[in-house]
Amino acid sequence: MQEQLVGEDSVPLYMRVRDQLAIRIEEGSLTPNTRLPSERILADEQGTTRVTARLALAQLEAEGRIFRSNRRGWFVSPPRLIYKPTQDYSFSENVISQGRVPATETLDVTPTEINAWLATRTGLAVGDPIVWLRRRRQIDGRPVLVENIYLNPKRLPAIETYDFNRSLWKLLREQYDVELQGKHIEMYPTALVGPQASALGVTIGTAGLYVTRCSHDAEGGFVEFDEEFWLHDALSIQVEVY
Amino acid sequence: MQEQLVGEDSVPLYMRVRDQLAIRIEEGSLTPNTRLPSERILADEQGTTRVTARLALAQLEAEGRIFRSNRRGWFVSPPRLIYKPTQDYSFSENVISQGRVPATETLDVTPTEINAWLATRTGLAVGDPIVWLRRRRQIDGRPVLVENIYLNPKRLPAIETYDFNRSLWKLLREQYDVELQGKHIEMYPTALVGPQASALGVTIGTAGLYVTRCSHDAEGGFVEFDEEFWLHDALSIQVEVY
DNA sequence: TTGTCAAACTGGTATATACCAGTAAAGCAA
DNA sequence: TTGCTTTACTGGTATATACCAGTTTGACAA
Repeated sequence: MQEQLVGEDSVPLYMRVRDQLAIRIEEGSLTPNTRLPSERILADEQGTTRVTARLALAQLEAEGRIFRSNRRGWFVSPPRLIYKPTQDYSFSENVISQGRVPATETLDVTPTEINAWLATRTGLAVGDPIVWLRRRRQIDGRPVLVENIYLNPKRLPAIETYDFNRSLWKLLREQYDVELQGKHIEMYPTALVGPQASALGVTIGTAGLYVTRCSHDAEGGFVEFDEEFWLHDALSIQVEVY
Repeated sequence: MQEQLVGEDSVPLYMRVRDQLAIRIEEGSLTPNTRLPSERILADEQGTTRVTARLALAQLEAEGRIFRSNRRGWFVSPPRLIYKPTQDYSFSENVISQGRVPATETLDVTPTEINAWLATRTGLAVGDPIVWLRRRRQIDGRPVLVENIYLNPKRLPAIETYDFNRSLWKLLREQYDVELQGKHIEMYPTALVGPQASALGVTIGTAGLYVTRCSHDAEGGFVEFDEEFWLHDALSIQVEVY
């Protein structure tokens, strides 16, 4: 039987700091993409230390309410993009339809060969030619995903000569008369590391969502395999089944 | 121009500790559900402090490779359960088919009323009766999700009198002749907080995946609305589209 | 006005330490 | 053997501090 800490002290300090900030975000005094006070200032305001302030910030980050920009500060997360992987073929159109501004950058285009990992996913044989496309996509100027796209050059001759900063889906339809049909989608939460983290300009270990999509054309031939690394707070996935 | 730290020191210490552990997991000297050395021991082994050891552990946790059990220690994550929300109707059958052992606990059954939030999701009116069912589900003895299920008592009379520790899907089919048809699924990564975190026995703020599923019967009538809170490392979602 | 550079500021990483709150094991008593 | 209590151990929370590595800003020079 102890005279234990009660009331406000039954909740850890870092959670109370979290709550303070969460209220400011909900009230609207901190709006999307606004910078939060710096960690040192937060710690002073709350009469605590940076370590504890960082715990509170990490908590809000895990909830998807704030994000950090490397050595620039913490910012309020904008609303999640609604993403319907079974329906949406165009990232740009989807972003625009939700009143946001999309941007796409092609990071790299490399003709290469199918490895064992791709072979099991695409149905092609190890050593078959494949075109590896790497893109970064933004919403309202914030990079939210990087993707590795593997295109079947047998089905899409000279694909590497096109401009990939526009809609890939339109390119396939208009230049190759491909209508994507079957899709196998897989996704799970994980941490962003290595080239993905640096391409998105986030700290190694930032929470992300990993999505792969394997598409076939109407005849069932393999067209493209897509591997997407999203910031975990940037999207909400919706699937309709009938 | 500085004589800068090179080689191993260009990688942060906590990442090197992470790598050490990751190797031990990949090699198989640390197998799923094995306890890792305690934070203090890890710190000693690596010649560093608990704070840094915890950074390394948090990194692996974010990647979904290890998980923690409150004040018991850190453990190697078992493989993710493959979950096909568009096809799977039975959690238990799905778990068994992947060679694992499922368990379901009913936490609570409460007849209540539709609130504004549920009204927009179910299509029912505020104040309509609804049965609120709360369950926890395990894989191989580890709680991996809690769910709030809202059942339509108009479509499912006396539903609250049944045993919910078995398959809900079978119950609906056998007792009410309901074949679930249309589904609207929504999901996004977030942190587990409040009752969800405590029901799963995890620290507040643990990464999770939030999934909602609204099901209708063949005639389009609302049957049930399901809200699931998963541990982020426990599942991989697969969707097939044709 | 423009460009450059230094200073101030930001988060990132790290050490050292302390006490609290649950868990689990050891030891002891019935 | 059984049940209880003590003890050791675990992660959880917190303070105080320091230096590093990029970003941003402001002063100053051209």
